[in-house]
Amino acid sequence: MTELKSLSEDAYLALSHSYAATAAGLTFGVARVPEAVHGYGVPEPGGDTPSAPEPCAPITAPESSGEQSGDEDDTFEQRQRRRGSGTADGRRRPGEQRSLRLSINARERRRMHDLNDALDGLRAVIPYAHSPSVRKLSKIATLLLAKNYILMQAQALDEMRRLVAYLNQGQGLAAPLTAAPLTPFGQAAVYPFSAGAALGPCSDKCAAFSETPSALCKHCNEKP
DNA sequence: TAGGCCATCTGGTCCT
DNA sequence: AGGACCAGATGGCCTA
Repeated sequence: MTELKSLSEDAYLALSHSYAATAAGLTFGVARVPEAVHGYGVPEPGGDTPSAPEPCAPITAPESSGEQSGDEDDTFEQRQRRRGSGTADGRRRPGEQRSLRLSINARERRRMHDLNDALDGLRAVIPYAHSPSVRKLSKIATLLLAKNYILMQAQALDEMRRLVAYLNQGQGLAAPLTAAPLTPFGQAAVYPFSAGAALGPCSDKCAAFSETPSALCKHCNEKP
């Protein structure tokens, strides 16, 4: 199995730094995601009740997840008593509190599942090795890779626009764009993660990124 | 065994 | 009031 170490954040930052010019004009910050995200709730088979055990779900620790299975009411009540009535549900009867808490937990779980689904969708469109033998990109790696990909695409688009303008200038506006296929871009411009670098010393590991370079790979940044 | 990654719970805050 | 979002805490799983 191809082992893929988690990518160092610095590597991503370093890579994206090389596209700083493009990045300068782009802001992706969204303080609060508006309606587009609200109400997207995908109804789970189990409705509001705690969903079926997830791959990592059955946490049996006494403190953190006892109530997911709904069979440790005493612990839950004890905790509620310990915490006092600082929250909105403080004035509720214990049973009511519990069911409200379970409902909130289920909602939060669903929200996180939807978030993970979105991340999966993002992974699906990011150019990296999707082989089953390659470990799935971590969340942070997915986001950083996606960011770099977007920056590279923006740069390529900009480059293309400039080229088209140049061609139109030289050949007259009548020249059809389809007359000559536009293939002026180097691999680096088309493939965002290659950065034009040759395979590093750990090309086997970097192969996880479709033979991409080393800037993304911890191993490549390791000192010999 | 330590460290990375993840899922879940939880309480707080903001918004509708 | 209820829902969405967020961040901290906790514990499990996996890999080097």
